Amino acid sequence: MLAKEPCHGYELRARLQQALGPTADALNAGQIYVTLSRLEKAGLITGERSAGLPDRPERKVHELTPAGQQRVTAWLADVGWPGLAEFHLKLIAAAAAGLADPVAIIDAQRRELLRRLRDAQRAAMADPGTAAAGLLLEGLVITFQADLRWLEACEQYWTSRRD
Amino acid sequence: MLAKEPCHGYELRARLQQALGPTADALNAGQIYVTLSRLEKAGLITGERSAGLPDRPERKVHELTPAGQQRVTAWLADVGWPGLAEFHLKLIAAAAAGLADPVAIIDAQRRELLRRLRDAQRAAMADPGTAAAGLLLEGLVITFQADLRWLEACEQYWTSRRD
DNA sequence: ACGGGCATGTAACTGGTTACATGATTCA
DNA sequence: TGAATCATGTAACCAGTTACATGCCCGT
Repeated sequence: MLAKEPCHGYELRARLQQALGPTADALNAGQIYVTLSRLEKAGLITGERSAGLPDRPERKVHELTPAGQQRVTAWLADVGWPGLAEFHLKLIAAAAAGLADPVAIIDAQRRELLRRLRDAQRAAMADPGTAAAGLLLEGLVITFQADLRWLEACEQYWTSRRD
Repeated sequence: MLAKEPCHGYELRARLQQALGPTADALNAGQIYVTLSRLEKAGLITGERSAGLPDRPERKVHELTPAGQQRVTAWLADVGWPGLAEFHLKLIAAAAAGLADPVAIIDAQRRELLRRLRDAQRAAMADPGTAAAGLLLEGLVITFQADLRWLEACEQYWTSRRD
């Protein structure tokens, strides 16, 4: 989310909660700062005490380094299925930062999920092995189908709001 | 899986692969021993060099301690939704160890998922807030529904094989 | 006798999570 | 002035994952 603009941890937290809505219950405040410091140690972001104003308390402005920007674009392009919440954040971040077209991301993800769906179906056919494993494969198929249906909803949403 | 009978790591690995079928690709051999040693350190299992036979190479027979058995029954009774794979293992372990009725576990899990589904639907209604968060809630609803449909398949499977 | 793979293990990294500590602002 | 809460941070734990080390067995 720093790709949009440099900011401090608290603002990130607010934007996360806004994006996740009531789903964000489990979000621990400390986690943000843990993550920020680890990103800084990894050289993906920089952090500087907010320059100038001596009135505001300790605030650190974080900014992406070039390596960090690379990481972000790699993340946006990655079609590994990260689950609903993270994918949702990905779309929001892409749109906010103007780095990629959410609809394009959705399309790429759909192609990937269709591929995995076919693989799972083929495996279910090919493997007449233990029935128990087949049951699990059936579950995989069902959840892939559900994910794909949700992607349709996402596409509709993001299509409608690009002018 | 040790609840069924004490055994060594390799046998556990084989049983895991059997249970997961082609889904088990990503299973690293070392992981089993890492986990076993951590369980032992936590006092949930004991490990003893296979007694008697000096011919067989280094094999450690692992066995549940009372604390470990408690943990297993708590795990079986826990209705937190752990995802397809782990739930599937739970059913297999319960059946193999004869500690619980898989169908009963499925019923309990269904009640829990129905509860969460209702919660998500209610939250979607109640929160006219940001549309983005609503989209995520819709995704939650869809995947809960998919999980429930898979539970039906599980119930059919496990009902058919209890005599 | 030796190469491959069976079986077990260890050290180290990673990332999520909790619990707690600190100081500053705001408002009754 | 004191309580609430804003804003940031730290230490520690835990679990998953990788990469590697070891030694035994079996077939050729």
